[in-house]
Amino acid sequence: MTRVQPFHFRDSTVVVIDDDPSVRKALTNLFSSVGLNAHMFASIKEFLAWSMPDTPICLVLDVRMPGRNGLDFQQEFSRSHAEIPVVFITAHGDIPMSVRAMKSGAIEFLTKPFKDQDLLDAIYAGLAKSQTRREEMATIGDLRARYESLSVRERQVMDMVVKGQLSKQIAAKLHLSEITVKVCRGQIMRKMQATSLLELGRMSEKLDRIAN
Amino acid sequence: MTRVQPFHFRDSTVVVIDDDPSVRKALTNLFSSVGLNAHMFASIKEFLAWSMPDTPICLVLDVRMPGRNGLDFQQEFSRSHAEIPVVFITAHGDIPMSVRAMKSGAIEFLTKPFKDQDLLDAIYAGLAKSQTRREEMATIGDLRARYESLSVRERQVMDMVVKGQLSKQIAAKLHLSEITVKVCRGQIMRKMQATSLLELGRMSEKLDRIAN
DNA sequence: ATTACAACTATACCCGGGTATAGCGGGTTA
DNA sequence: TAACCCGCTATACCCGGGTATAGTTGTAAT
Repeated sequence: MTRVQPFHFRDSTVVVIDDDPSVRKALTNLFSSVGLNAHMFASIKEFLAWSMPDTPICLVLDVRMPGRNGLDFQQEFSRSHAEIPVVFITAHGDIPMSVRAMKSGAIEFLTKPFKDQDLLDAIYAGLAKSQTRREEMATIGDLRARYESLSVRERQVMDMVVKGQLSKQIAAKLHLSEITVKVCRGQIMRKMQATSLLELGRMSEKLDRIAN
Repeated sequence: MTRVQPFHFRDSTVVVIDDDPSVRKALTNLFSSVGLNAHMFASIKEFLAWSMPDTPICLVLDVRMPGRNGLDFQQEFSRSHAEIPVVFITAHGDIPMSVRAMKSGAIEFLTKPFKDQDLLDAIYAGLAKSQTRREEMATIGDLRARYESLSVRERQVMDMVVKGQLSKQIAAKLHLSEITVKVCRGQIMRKMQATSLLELGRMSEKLDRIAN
């Protein structure tokens, strides 16, 4: 197991939400010592009032926090916003808690006291995941934008095309002439910026996979 | 959250590996009461000597076992054999243990004493996953067999075709005439039982996804 | 009412995929 | 040696995707 070095995470952000000031202080020191950009919050409320930067990001959450449960927060948050990798830290955790956290996609679940390096490793993994996710989201965003630039008719035709239907068949089902469908297909290829049917197929798959 | 009913799992197998006879007895009763097919083993060794039936299957493992650690066993086993869903149960577990188990893909990690229904829910989830996996493996197996029925040349060409290359380009790179490539492509479509280029593309993606 | 635009259509044409037929050369088997 | 299979090739042909040009509708904006 090779350890990811912090160098790759220049433009990343670590967010800590913990009500214990001493923890925040200690983590501030730890992160600055390895050159990680970090932001500290004492409560979820504070964090929500903050506008996240447009970088890879990883959350470090205390499970037990004033007002709100860290686990509940993670689940709500990952539904409303883009899923952000979470590393849990806690002094008073139990097994069901950790299992629930891991089930809902947490990167790691550490009990205090933990080794600094364990936390860093988890954060590096989280940031890497966030980065990958951001890249995927960017390409999917492009694709979706292109797909939405299609007219209703074009979308209909595209959906049938990627199912392998021939222009003739599509024309029959939509009560159009074959030539109309062909023109439409050309328009689709242009708008989607696809150079071949295969590429269009892959685009459609990507769009479906996330929409699901 | 709706509970999956055991009816769907007529042709399934639950495997319990636990060195405590009283646990095995209790679980035997539980499973028979809900109509689940179950096999009990006192050790990993015993289990390995057994030939698994060709059905969906879910393992119930005690983490701490004589001789071998349940976690290590899970990781080794999932590498060597097809991944089989695992539900851990333990009396003396800790958080790092549970986190490690969940990270390596366990369905659930329960601490004794647990509610019968919780175990059953986890098992149903595991069996469902196993079933899905079996179906996927079956179709991939077909695909792979077809792919392996291709000649070396045909595989070369197919790999280039699904990358979107034209017959002309393929011919140039392989120092063949265009017509040869076309004939080859036809042969590929027949052997792979693909009716369109799109279908061939999807097949290739499926093959790649598992091979990775 | 005129203009403008969008969707649809027809004709004609080009290009690439795919097949059928047939021929060629090399290696294997009887 | 003869028969045979296999991979490669050539010719000719068919079909479907894709474009260009041009013309038809209907509809919405001025």
